[in-house]
Amino acid sequence: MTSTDTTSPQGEVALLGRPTRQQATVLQALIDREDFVSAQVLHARLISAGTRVGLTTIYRTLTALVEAGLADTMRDPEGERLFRHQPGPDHRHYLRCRTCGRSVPVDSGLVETWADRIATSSGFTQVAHTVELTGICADCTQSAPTA
Amino acid sequence: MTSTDTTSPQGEVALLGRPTRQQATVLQALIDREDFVSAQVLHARLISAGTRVGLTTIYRTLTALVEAGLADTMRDPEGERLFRHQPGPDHRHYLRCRTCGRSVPVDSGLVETWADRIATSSGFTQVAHTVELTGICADCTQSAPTA
DNA sequence: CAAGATTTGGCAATGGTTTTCATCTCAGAC
DNA sequence: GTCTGAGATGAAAACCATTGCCAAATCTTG
Repeated sequence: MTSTDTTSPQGEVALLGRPTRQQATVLQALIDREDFVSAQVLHARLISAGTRVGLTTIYRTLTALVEAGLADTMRDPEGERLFRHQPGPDHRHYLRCRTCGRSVPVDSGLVETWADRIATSSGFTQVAHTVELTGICADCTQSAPTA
Repeated sequence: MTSTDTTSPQGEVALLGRPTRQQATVLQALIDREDFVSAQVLHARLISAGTRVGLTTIYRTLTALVEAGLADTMRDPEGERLFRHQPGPDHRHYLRCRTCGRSVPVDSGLVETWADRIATSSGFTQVAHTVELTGICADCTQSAPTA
């Protein structure tokens, strides 16, 4: 209350061994975003929102989130890493709009099956896959028909 | 006509408008590699092989090769760009060994179909996809069973 | 052989990500 | 409440792949 509100409501997340305000803030920001963001953008957002947090911590936390399975990661065409909160335990794939940047999760059951089959027929083990889909969403297609 | 021919001994490749020794060297090195390489590694290889060529030229040529459809590109987990010669016109997908780095092309017909279907059902247009498969190849699995 | 245009490649600049390390914070002990 | 040590933070520097810049080298044509 009157003291520094360390804001530790209910289920705190201890990503690096100890739950901290910064980690909770980053996770919350990622959840609110509901879409892929770069560490840089997320940092800028938090700063301009008045939250004092270092870029290093953002990177550390995001990396920990990915390792903990709480976030998905992908790379945009320029090689920048993007992160997105992942509610469930199983990994997802997304279709991302090249114009507005929005992304929607897609059903990837077929891909999973396909990947498994490839693994079997090739003799490879521990096969992991990354699928990145990009396109122009309906809205953006209408806005610029003659792209 | 040996005169009108734009200096093409045996099918020279003119990526930037004019066929040059460096461009041919880079392309040949990429073909010989038969697998994904980074620009840096390709450069190191050529240098240690006695070929004098600048890193800048490697990048320029590789980029041109990709644009010309003669090379595939992907990013390794660290975000570095990798290039691989592509004999055919249609694009391929590869399964890459995380241990030895070798990669093999895989049949991706199902993925193509899947991607198209996603595009249709989502309302997105101009959907492009990138698929990256990694695993441990049979040889490496035997070498280190308890990985 | 000279003029003009294109390519090359060393070097500096860019920019995202990681490392370093001194400082700060919190949980538990006293 | 205070002390204390392990762990977390973050500003700045280090990294490193990639790109931009531009003078020198090379090829084409007249």
